[in-house]
Amino acid sequence: MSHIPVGIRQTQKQKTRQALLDAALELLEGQSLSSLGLREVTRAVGIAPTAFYRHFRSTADLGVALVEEALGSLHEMIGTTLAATGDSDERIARTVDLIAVHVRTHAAHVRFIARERHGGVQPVRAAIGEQLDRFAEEVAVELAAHPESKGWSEDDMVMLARLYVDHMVMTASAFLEAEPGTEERVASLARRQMRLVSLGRRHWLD
Amino acid sequence: MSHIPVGIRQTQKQKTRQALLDAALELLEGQSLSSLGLREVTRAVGIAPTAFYRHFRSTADLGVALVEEALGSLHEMIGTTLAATGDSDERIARTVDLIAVHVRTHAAHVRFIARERHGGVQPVRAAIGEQLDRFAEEVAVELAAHPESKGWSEDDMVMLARLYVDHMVMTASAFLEAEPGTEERVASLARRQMRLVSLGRRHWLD
DNA sequence: TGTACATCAGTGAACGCGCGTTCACTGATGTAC
DNA sequence: TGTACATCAGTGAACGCGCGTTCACTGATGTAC
Repeated sequence: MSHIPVGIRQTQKQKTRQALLDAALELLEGQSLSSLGLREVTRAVGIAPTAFYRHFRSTADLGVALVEEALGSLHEMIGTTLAATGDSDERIARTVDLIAVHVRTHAAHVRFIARERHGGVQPVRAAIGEQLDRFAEEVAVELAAHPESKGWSEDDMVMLARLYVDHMVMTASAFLEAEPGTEERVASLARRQMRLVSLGRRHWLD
Repeated sequence: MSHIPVGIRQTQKQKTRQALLDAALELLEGQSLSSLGLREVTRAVGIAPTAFYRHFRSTADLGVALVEEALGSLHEMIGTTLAATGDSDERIARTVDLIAVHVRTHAAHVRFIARERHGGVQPVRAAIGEQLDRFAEEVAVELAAHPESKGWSEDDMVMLARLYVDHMVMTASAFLEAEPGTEERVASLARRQMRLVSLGRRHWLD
C-alpha cells in the first residue's frame, strides 16, 4: 500500500499475504467471515497453519484487510461513474452498466462487502461502514459540482449521496443474486429507481 | 402456525422449540448463522445436544424458522405504516417513527434479517428474499390504492414498492447501528430521503 | 375407570475430527565490517 | 569480496477443547379396548 517491498524476503512475504487474502476471498463465497477458519485458509494456500500469524492476528484482522482491497476497487468504479457525461437518462444507463460490469469482474469482492456489511464481525462491519461513509462524502462533493445542485445545503447533498451509494450497493447485490439471463430485469429496475430519485432531486427545492 | 397443540406432549414440544429459537436469536446478536453451533444453542436452553434434532434438522433449518418469525412481526408493522393518514410529510414522519419503535422492540429480529439477508447460508437467504418480495408485492398493492398512483403501470408500482421496502430495511439497520443519542440524526436522514422519493413519485408521469 | 401397549421428547455415553494456539526449530536472506 | 552474526518467514509436533452425529435408552403421555 505505502511502499514497494525491496528485498527477496519482503517480496515473498507479500506474495504469501496476497495468497492468503485470495484464498480467504474464495472461501468466503460460500460462508461468512465469522465461520471462516484460519486452518482452512492456510490449507488452501498450502502453508502451515502457524504461518498465518506472520501476516494476520486473526481471521477478523484478515477481514479488515479484505475490506481495504474490496473497496479500493469500488472506489475506482465510482470515480468513473460520476465522470460520465450526457443527459440524465444516459448517465443513469451508463452507471447501471458500470455496476453490472463491476459485479461481473469483482463478484467475490462485492459479495464479501454485501455479506459482511451487517455481518457478525464487528471490526469488519466498522471498516465497511467507514469506507461507505467516505464514499458518500466523495459522491456528495461530486454531486455538488453539478449545476442541478445550486441552492442545496451540504447536509441535503450528503443525504442524496447516501441514497445513491446505498442504492448502488443494493443494485450490485441484486446483480449478484440474479439468475443467469435475468440481469436485464435487474438493470431495468435499477434504472427506473434511479430515474425516480433524479426526478425527486430536480424538484427538491420547488 | 396452522393449529394449536392439543396435548401436554405437543405443548411442551412447542415450548422447547420456542426456547431454541429464542436462545439462537440471542446468540446471533454477536455472530452469523453460519458460525452458530447446535451445541451452543442447546446449552443455552439447558437441554441435551441430541434433543435439537427433535425440532430442527440443522442450524440452517432453525434459521429458516427464524425468518418466518422475524418477518411475521415486520409484516404487521408494514400494515400499520400504510394505513397511516394525513399529508405526505406526516405519513413519512409516522413511518420513520414506526420503524424506530420496531427496531427498539424487535432489535434481535431486525439484526438477524439484516445480517442473514446476504449471509452465508443459502436457504436462509432464499427465505428472506422470498419474504421481502412478498412484502414488496403487498406494498405495491397498497400504493396502487392511493390517488397519486393513477396512471401508473403495475411494473412501476412494484419498482417504487421495492425502493420503499429496501429503504425501510436500510433505515432499520441504520437505527440498529446508531450510537445512543444519534437516533434523531438517522430519523432525519431517513425522512428527507423518503421525501425526495415521494417528490420523484409525484413527478413520475410528467 | 382400568389396563396394556404404542409413541416419542429428551437423555447420556461415545465416536472421530478439525479447530486455534504454543513452542522450539530451520534455513534462507539481510547486514556490518 | 568474504566472513560472522542477526533476522525472521515458514515448519511441524503437540496440546486441550468443543464440535456434529450415532445409538440404545427412559419414562411420561397418548390411545385402544
